[in-house]
Amino acid sequence: MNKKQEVDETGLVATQTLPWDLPRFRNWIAVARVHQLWKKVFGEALAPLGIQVAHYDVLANIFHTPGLTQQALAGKLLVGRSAMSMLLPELERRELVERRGDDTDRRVRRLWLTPTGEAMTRKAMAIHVARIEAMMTVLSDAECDAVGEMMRRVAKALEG
Amino acid sequence: MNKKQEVDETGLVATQTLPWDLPRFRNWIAVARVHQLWKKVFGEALAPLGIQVAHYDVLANIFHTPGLTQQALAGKLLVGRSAMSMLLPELERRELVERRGDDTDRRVRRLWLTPTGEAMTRKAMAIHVARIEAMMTVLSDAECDAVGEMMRRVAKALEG
DNA sequence: ACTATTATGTTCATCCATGAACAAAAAGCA
DNA sequence: TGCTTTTTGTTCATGGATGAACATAATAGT
Repeated sequence: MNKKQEVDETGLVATQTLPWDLPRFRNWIAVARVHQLWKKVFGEALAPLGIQVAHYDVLANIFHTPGLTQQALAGKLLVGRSAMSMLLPELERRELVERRGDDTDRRVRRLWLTPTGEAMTRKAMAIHVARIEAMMTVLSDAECDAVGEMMRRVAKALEG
Repeated sequence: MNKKQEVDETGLVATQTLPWDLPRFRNWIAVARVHQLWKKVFGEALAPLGIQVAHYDVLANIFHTPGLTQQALAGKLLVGRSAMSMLLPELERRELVERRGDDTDRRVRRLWLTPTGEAMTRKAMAIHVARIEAMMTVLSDAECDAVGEMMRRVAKALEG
């Protein structure tokens, strides 16, 4: 039985298509579930380094784009600016990240990795890569690329 | 240039494969990004009903499996038991959910939707389905199924 | 140049989720 | 039966993220 059937007050049978009946729904649930599982697994893999996923995301982005501003970083991470104001002092205290003002715009604070921070980031990235490779071995290269391409298409649709 | 090259203290060139060089990595990032975007979009779509995504997840699961226990629900949502202890009193206060003890095991509290809760859940599910359909229109049915199948494979790998 | 608007980052109250410690009930075991 | 272990749910201190209100700096408009 694919639909829940109910008798409404008029005596007519009302049907509603339930989410679980729809392939698109079930397929999306699979995506969501994998992402959720991944966050758990990756968080545990990162624990030995003494950093958390949120910290790693920051470090990896500064590694990738040294000198970016706090706002740009928040944008990449899809979080609010205040989240960076809360996180970065901790990373600065641990001397993983350095914040330097911009000469031509004294509002912005540009972000750089310290040598310690870069070393930490490299270690974490190695873990990251290894875990992703392990997780994705159940997909062929072509399948993996196909997923990526489709997800980029969906992301574009969501943003627009 | 695909690798960062660095000269280490021995004078040898050390290379590290960077995450962004790897297709598997970039493809996974696309998955993560879509999920993150989705959560934002869905949260906003749910706001008019006055409930949050976490509430909806609870309601939809009780709808799908009436009478399930708090622990079973936490398991499905991949959260800790305490999260349910925090969320459910609020849903009970709003008379969307009812908790009833089990006769044969007085530890457990089984969860049921009130008529109000079921009506709310149906509305929310309609929004859910509509949004997912909208998001997924950029994929053909076959593509969408393929994504779902692959993600279920990956989830299995992550769980094992 | 002067004012109004916009942009960047910080602070604060609040909300969720966590995990450890706990209480109560059930199950296992002698 | 009586004792220990396991299971279920709650409480509490903690941490991360939010968004509104704010301060400061840059830009636009006149």
